[in-house]
Amino acid sequence: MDNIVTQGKAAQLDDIARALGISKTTVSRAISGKGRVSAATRQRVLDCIKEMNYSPNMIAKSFSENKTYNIGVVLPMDNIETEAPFFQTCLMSISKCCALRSYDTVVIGAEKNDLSQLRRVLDSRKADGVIIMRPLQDGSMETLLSEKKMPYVTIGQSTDPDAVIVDSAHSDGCCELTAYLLMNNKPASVGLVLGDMGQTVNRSRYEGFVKAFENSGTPVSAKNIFIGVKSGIQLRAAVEELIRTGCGCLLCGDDMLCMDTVNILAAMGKSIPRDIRVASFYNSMYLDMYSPPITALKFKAGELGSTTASLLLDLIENKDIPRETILGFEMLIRRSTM
Amino acid sequence: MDNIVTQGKAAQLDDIARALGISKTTVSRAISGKGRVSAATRQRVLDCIKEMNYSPNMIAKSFSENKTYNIGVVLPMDNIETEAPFFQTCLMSISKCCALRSYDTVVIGAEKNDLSQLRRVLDSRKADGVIIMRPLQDGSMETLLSEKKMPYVTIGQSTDPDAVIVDSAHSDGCCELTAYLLMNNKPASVGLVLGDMGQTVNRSRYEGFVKAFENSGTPVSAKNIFIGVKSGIQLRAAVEELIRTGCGCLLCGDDMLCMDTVNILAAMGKSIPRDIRVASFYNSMYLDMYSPPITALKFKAGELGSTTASLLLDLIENKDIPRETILGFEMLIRRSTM
DNA sequence: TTGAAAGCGCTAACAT
DNA sequence: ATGTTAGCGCTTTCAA
Repeated sequence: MDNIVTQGKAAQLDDIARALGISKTTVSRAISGKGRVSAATRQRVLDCIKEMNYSPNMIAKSFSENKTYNIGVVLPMDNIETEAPFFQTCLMSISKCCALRSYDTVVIGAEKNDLSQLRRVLDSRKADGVIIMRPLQDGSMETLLSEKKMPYVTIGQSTDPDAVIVDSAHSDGCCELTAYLLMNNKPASVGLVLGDMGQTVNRSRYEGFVKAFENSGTPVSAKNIFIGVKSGIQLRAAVEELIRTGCGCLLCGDDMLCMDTVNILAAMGKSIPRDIRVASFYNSMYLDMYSPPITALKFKAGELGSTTASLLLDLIENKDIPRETILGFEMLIRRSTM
Repeated sequence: MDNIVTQGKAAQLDDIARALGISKTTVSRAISGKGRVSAATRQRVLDCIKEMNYSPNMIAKSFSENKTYNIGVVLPMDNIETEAPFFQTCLMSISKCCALRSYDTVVIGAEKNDLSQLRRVLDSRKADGVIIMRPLQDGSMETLLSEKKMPYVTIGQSTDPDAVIVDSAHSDGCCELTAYLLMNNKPASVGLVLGDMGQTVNRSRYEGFVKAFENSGTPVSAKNIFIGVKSGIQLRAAVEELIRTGCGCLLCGDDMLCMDTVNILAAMGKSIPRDIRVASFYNSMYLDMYSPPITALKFKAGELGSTTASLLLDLIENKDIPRETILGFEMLIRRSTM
């Protein structure tokens, strides 16, 4: 079957049709399974495709169907360091999931409020749908996407009430982790340090923390909670104040804060877990590698990615999908709280 | 200019032509700058495009030119944790650089030896060129790309002697860092721990280490060098042996080994830098956050990405490019070696 | 300097 | 069940 036609350049639909003495249409139908084709013809086509090593020209297909078979993924470019492993794992499972359904994944970088890459992709119509890995707080990405009628799914909460979202159970997770800490410590000694409260994750975590106290029937004391804390001087002040007022167990809002906290405690001559216990939320492996390893809540980056991707593809293909999907978490209890 | 034609759906070449009473061809030429068009016409077209908010349908353009305006980036999916920040920074600057030249960046995941995603992209012809972020040792990616005549550039050394590569000066960097260590320590007390010698980076670093000794006129002792070391028991044995034979300054092959080493030293009751000095190669910010911060060699992920991307685009556009580009490094001297 | 028309490789409506 | 044909929106000969 390696005839003169197929030599040199890639076979195309026409070549298959000619080799089999049938029409392009039939071949197309046999491949897509859309129209009716006799089983025999279908098999002949499939065999021929294999022999001639045919693979469709996706650009032509795209053009004809007015579909790109690409999805865009908006990747935040700030805060890269701590969150990179999370985002990358997520990205990889998105691309894997898309590949399985014959879609490709194009990267859309987003620095701060710079949406130019997103605009470019929308203007050039090079994606059939978009995943927002961390929506901006002003909802500007969603607005842009809605205007262009581009299907999208966000990872994490969105300001757009109609957005399809996939998120981790931040509040429940934090509640459960806090409950564990309350069981093993004097409730009045359990403290919390959180970053920017503009971010929904932090508000959810706060909520979970408070709820765990409520559930346990002990009052939560304002003096044990520091919110809006940035790493550095602010954090040091917070940690010192907490220690001064008898904090014996500290929950940190993210692994960045946690690493700094650990250093601050070391500088103060405090030993973990002997003098103070520490727990955190998990983005990376670095909490594992500390000595002692740090108790943490781990969210499932891979699952988050594949779930989001398949929802978006379903949305693109007009299937019915849930507006909100909440995924679970794992609690990793380690020596820092024992 | 917001006439009946442009309402609802995106303007296309035809609309511009009709609005201006000229032909599609002329409009196309005015945009691309390829044929000759009078300056006046050209300006009219450009103005009209702005007013009508026209942006070309890239799929149609692709189809017609038989070009995708995509480049593929092969992203390793193993060893993700430590290298993620590096790869992600690199990926972001690739995508930024490509966007500036109207190309998009598609992700090609590569787990271990699984090249299926790469094959998919090649078969469907959805990229005009490929960047390999870390070539496999068997050169299989390069083979595949060469067979399909797909232009590519590798980050790091390739087994293919014809490959266009961009790399960091690992050997020189290691040599310089070692030289610094030799100046501030008894040469006989400077040790090295390296990972898998199958990886070219590690061979280059080894080379640089030895060269620094040669340059300083002191012999390098085999007992101070441990190669092919995996984290865990092997590393512990190596570190213990080094300490036993009087090592006072230890250079670690990557930040993973370094973090483990730091923990092992802590468990042995050794204090850094009082009892032993430690330096490493840099992939992440975690070495900065240690107390004490660790002296390290930092490679320029962003620059590596943008350089590679613009080389690949030049290659695609048939410009002449150097076969090998070596980028520099930064030495970050911190308290761990003071 | 400009225009008319062919063609890129598929899909799908319509005809048989 | 299969074939014919028109189009998708650009670029690019070729002609004027």
